Amino acid sequence: MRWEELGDQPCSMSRTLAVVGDRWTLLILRDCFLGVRRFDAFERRIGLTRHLLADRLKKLVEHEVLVKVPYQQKPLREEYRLTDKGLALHPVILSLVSWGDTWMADERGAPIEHYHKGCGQRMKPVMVCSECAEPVGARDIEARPAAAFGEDAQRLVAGSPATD
Amino acid sequence: MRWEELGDQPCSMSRTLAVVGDRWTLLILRDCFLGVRRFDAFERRIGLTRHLLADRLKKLVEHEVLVKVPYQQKPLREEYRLTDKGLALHPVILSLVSWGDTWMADERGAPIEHYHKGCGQRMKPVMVCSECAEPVGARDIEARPAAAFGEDAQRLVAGSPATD
DNA sequence: ATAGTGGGTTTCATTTTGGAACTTGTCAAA
DNA sequence: TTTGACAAGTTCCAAAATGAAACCCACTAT
Repeated sequence: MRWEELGDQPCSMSRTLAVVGDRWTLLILRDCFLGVRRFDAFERRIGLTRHLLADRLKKLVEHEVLVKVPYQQKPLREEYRLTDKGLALHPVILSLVSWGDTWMADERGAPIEHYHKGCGQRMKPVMVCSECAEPVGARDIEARPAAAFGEDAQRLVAGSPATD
Repeated sequence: MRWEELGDQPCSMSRTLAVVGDRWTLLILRDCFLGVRRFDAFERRIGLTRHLLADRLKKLVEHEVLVKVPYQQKPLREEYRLTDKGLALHPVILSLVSWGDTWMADERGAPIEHYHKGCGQRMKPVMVCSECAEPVGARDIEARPAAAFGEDAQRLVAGSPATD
């Protein structure tokens, strides 16, 4: 399978990665969440080539994760902003950063500290169940194929109990 | 900047992506969480070439996200299992799948349904604050540079208020 | 008239990828 | 006894993606 066919798979993970799974794309989105909006700011902060930056931004706009908004006329200049679809990626960014803070940090600890505006405290993100609000770990979830996908879906979860 | 230098950055996101940000790697991990453990099973399910699969698995083992465990002698055969470090990536996988379920699904909805073993109900993952247990959205978090990183860290969060 | 800024595009060498065939050790069937 | 299958790779090569640098265009400021 070629990487570009990924979006056609009957798998939410594949479809998500078809949008944000390219090299650099998640770093661009991290910067979007930190308030970066302009082409040259992305370039300086991330250090990728203008070539690739232009390509990645175009794809993110095509997928409606970002929108181009004019911030001046004459000459026309546009900046990139997160759409609702893009803002919904926040848990993805947060969980990636949190894993890095825990497992990849050096002796200085996390480079960026996150404070919850609601309670004012320094926080870590925790995943909980939408129904009972208990924290969920890898062993607490059972994956079942959706009936609407027929045979296809059976294959999707084929495997042993999972995380023994 | 070249992609391979990413792991040296003082940024948890960069360091995380240096481990799991390669094409295919997150798909391999998705399958690990579904219970897939063997080389040929990954190959059949994901459809990537043996060449790349071998490379990606090797890197995941080097980063201690997976371990090779023998499941038979004569001839020696080993399977790949998630370590604690690997299991800790569960929120990443879950948030990617959840975003795909919400924003990339077709009329049939999510291909895989997640049930919480604790309460028995079909669930979606929700991110909450570790301190006050309230759900956190993109606008609820303030990023502050850690003092230990000095000047470097100021640059990390440079930008406007973020998600207006 | 010259230089600078913002947001790109073009060109071309270097890497990465995708596809297919080949390898190694072992067992089982014809 | 040769043949085939299985599991887990490795090797080879062509095609595609990436990285570095230069170029372009519409303005503004000096």
